[in-house]
Amino acid sequence: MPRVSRKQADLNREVIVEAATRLFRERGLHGISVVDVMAAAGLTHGGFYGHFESREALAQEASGRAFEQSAARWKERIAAHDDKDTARRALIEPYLSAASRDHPGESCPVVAFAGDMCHEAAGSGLRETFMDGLNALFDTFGSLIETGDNDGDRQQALVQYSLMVGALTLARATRGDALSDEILQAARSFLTADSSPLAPV
Amino acid sequence: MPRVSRKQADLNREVIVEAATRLFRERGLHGISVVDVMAAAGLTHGGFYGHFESREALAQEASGRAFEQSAARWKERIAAHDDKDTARRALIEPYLSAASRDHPGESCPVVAFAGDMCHEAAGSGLRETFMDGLNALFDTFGSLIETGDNDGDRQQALVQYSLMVGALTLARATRGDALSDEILQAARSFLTADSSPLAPV
DNA sequence: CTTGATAAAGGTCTCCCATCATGTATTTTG
DNA sequence: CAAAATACATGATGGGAGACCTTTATCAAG
Repeated sequence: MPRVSRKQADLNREVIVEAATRLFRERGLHGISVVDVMAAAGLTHGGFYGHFESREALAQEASGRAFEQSAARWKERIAAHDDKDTARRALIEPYLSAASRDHPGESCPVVAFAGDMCHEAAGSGLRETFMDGLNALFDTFGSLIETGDNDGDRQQALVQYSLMVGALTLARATRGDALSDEILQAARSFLTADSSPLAPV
Repeated sequence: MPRVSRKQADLNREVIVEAATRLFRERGLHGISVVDVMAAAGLTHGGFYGHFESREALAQEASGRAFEQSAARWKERIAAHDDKDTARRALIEPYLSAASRDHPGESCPVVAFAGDMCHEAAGSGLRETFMDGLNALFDTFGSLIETGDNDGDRQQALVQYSLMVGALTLARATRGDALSDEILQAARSFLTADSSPLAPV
């Protein structure tokens, strides 16, 4: 059976990365094995090390891919609106939706990986990938907040994004309980309410 | 060497739980082994199953303990202030400090376990322990927000707590980078600024 | 003080995982 | 079309973790 055309081999590699991108977000960076990924890609574990240096190398590529996909989706959505504040809401609404909570495999990699990053070694390549991806998403989000006060805008972006991450994380952790929906609802209506700009307590 | 007095055995059990309470928060619910816990308690793995039904039973007891400790600390701090808003700030300041970020072993169990809870099975005892602990902490925090508008207070509590969790999670994930301090600072000054009540965007 | 009870040590068993080695059929190349 | 290369499958290896068991030295009851 083995030995497949070069084109098919490249496609297989792509399928593996795509499966990993989803699985790592669903079950965490330590929640899946090489066998799991290969099986999800419709292959056996044998050919894995022909495609990737190590499990960690795949994790890095897959998480990088997840960040790229998220950034691309955000930029699409932003481009679809000419008003920045409308665009900001157009990002927040789906981000804090039940669908987003229930499908971590296709959702924000920051939320998916933040918990694991806390236990990741300092010099780890995974950490670098995470930092790069987070900064990119963060800059994209921050570009939507412009009140003239640069320092204030920066703080606004940090606060709003932290709230989005915290709310989605808690909503996932409490999934199945009424509290989960309540958290999403509260954060959503807070972040998309009309009385701009966001005032402190 | 083996066989220790009943009193000493009880004390040993206590030391094990205490070590586990710290270690699970530091390295996550799947980041440590029974050997690690026992070693941290100054024992070998042999006696473990004399004290606990299973590794999971210890995880449940240890995480429950972490929630109890946090709730107790919060209540102490609240009792030290007669003004609710002052008390609220007295909780937030240390929660969003560099010390809290750098010592997860003695810090908020919600942040420590939320990531793992996302992958935990629905009926798991760990999930129940988490939900109970979260609700307790949440009620305690919510009792500090009273503007007369009950629904608004509830939303305020949900939003503020989600922000605290998100900011601390992101600060830990980005530890070592300047962004980490920036996030803590932004969330802290947002939540403790003077113009109450918290207005939406 | 003797003797049964027992806490902890240390080891074994089994399972799972990352990685590596070999086989094999198909593609690719000349 | 023949020979070389190789992508994948199957299976092996080694390490780590949890469950459990036996031994041993000490405590505690009589």
